[in-house]
Amino acid sequence: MKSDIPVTSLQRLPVYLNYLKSLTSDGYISSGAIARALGMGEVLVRKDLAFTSAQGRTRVGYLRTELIAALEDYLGCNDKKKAVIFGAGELGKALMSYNGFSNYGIEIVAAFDNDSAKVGTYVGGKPVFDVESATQKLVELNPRLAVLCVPASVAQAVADTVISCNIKKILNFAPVLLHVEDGVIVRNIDVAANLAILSSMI
Amino acid sequence: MKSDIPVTSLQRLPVYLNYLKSLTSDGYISSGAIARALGMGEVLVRKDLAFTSAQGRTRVGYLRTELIAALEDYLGCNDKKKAVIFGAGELGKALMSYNGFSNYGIEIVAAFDNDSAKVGTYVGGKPVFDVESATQKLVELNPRLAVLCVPASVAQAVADTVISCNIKKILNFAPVLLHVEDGVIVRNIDVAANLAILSSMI
DNA sequence: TAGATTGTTAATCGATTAACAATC
DNA sequence: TAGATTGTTAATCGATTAACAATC
Repeated sequence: MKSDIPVTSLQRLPVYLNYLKSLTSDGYISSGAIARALGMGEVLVRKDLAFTSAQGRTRVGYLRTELIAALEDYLGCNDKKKAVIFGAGELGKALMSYNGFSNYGIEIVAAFDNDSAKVGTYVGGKPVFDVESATQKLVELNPRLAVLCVPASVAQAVADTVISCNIKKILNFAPVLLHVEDGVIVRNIDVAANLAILSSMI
Repeated sequence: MKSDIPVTSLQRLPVYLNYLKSLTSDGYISSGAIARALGMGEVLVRKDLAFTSAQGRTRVGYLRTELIAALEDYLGCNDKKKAVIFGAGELGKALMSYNGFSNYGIEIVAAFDNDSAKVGTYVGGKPVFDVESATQKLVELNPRLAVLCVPASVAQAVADTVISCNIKKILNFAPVLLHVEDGVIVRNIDVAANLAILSSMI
């Protein structure tokens, strides 16, 4: 089951995937070679890869194409998943225009905003709906994921709305801790805090 | 010294700061109250806060205003730090327009792009310069931080440029691992990977 | 005083690294 | 074969949690 993988390992899987995809030569690659390229321990690489269906071969390592397939399979890149964005400000629009989600089988299907100037527009080919219609639209669209790009002051209320519409996974860019019921998973990305942490290091 | 704080603790400090700022009542707050509000252990809260200059008082806890000041001091919110953005695409423009950096004493002073249609424009009141002039402008501006919002294919080259201009701290949004010399710190934010990780959880 | 809280030391837990047998 | 690599078990390391003396 996926729940037994440490989050630390799970977070490294996309790093391996990006690296392997960036390679041009096919054939085999060893855990040691991956470890050297990414600046980490080779046992850790093998342990992480062992959570996927990847099978290394003694003496040669992992077949690059197989390893990519195993990582993609584990990360669900082949399952199509719909995501919606709340808040069509600059960040929300940036995510609507970003094409990197498709690598992971994620499709941004719509955004919601309370600004009537934005409602009815399209960004990156995706519609911006009125947040008032969110409950109804979410029933129609039935997305698995919600991304919150709203101000901190309304993030909890928006989270409550999306949870009531059966979304269990929320990526939150607002600098506020969301209180959610059991079974709902929140991941937070606070860009300003990240820059401050970076600035504080060493 | 700051280098002896675990990164895990450092990453929680902005969470405490956000929470404390969100409170309206002044006076004292205990580590237990903070822990309950944020869903964590109270000893961990005390340990984390002990890295700052905060002084709790037995029987009552921490004076909210003092604790905020201690966290802001530790995180360097009172030191003005200049940051530049590379890549004035949607994400870069979103960060130029974002006003949350000032909470941490960070000022975005400029962006660089190779698109002549963007060069010379202003976003959020900040200029977009030609990436060709980056080396010269970086000498003038002398920023401490660089944020990379460029495509993965050019991220390493941009990183090399900013490092050669004496920037030691890089926040990288490109889904690629940057190779940097000792003494340079990179933090990565891969939004698509974060959404994929979230989607894979439980 | 009694009780609540801090700050710190000791114990536990979990993740990383080391060691090594199995394999080809 | 010898040597390189995987996969796994044991050891280490570091972070979190528990225990508790000190304080007011």
